[in-house]
Amino acid sequence: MDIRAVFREHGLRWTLRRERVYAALAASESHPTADALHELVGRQDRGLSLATVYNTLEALVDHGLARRLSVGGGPQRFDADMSEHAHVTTPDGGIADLPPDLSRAILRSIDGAVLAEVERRLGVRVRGVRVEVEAGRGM
Amino acid sequence: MDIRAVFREHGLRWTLRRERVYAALAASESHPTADALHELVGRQDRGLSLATVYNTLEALVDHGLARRLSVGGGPQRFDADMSEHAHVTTPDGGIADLPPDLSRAILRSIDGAVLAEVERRLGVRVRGVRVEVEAGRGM
DNA sequence: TTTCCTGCAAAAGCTTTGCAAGTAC
DNA sequence: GTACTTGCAAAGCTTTTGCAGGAAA
Repeated sequence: MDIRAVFREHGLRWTLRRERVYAALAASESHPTADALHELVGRQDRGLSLATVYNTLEALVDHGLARRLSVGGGPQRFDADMSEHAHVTTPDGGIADLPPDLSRAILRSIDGAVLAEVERRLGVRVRGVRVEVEAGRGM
Repeated sequence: MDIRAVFREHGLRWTLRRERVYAALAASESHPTADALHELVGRQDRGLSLATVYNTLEALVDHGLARRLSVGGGPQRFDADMSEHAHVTTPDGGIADLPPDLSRAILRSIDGAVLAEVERRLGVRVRGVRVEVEAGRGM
C-alpha cells in the first residue's frame, strides 16, 4: 500500500524524507534507535539530518504510526508495528518481538474483568497493556 | 530492619549517603528520578552530590535492592520495591503501582506454560515479566 | 592497610530548538 | 499563498567519568 495514502489517512503531511524514515522503520526487525535510522536511511539519502529523523519519529508517534519502546537506560527505540504484541528484552539491552503466537497467548490470558476493575478504581481508561518478558542469559 | 544489615546481606558496602538515598527511595511512592532523590535527600544532607546519587542507584540496582523503571522518553525512574508487581503509566509520563490485588490478578493470569515455551524456543531463561497498564485520560 | 566511596568539574550521550530557506498542500 | 518541514548549529538535559581526598572493612 502507498505510504502517501497511509500518511494522509493519519493526517500526516507527506515528504520524501518522512517516507524513507517510515519505510526503514517498518522494514526493520530490530526496533532501531533514531541514530540507527539516520545511519540506515542516510546511506541512500546523504543530506538527511538527525534532527529530521527525530522530528519524523515524533510525528509518527503523535499520529499513531509508530510506538516508542521504553528500554531501561539507553537511547529510545521505535517500532512501526502497531498491533498489540509483547516483547522480550535481553540482558545486553536488546529488545525483540515475541513470536506472534506466544504474544497472543500471553495477551489473551490477561483477564478483561481485571482491566475493567482498574478503570473503575483508578478512574482512567485503559489504552493497552505492555508486556515485556525479561530474558536472562543462557538456560 | 537495619539498613546496614540489608546492605551487608546484598554484599553492598554501607555508607551514610547510601543509607539515606536508599531510605528515601524505599519510602517514596512516586518512583523518583535521580534528580528528585538528590533534591529530597539533599534537604537533610546538604553536601550530597548528584553523582553520588547516580552511583548509589547503580549500586543498588546491581545488588538487587532496586529496579530501574523504563519509561518512554524522560529521565530514568527507580523503585526499591522488588516484589513482582505491575505498574500503570499515565499519559503525562507518570508511573504508579497497580493496587496489589490487581497486580497479583494480572501476573497470576499469565500462563507458566507459555513462558516455558518462550524459554524452549528462544533458548533463554525467563527472569520475569514486566506488565504496564497504559492509562489514557479520563473515562 | 587496602579497597572502595565521595564531591567536584568536565565530558559524553541523547534529544530538542531557533532560524532561514525550501516544500507540500 | 500559507503553513509546515528541513538542515544546521547551538543549547538543553541526563548520565558518566577522572581525580584527589576521605571513609569503611
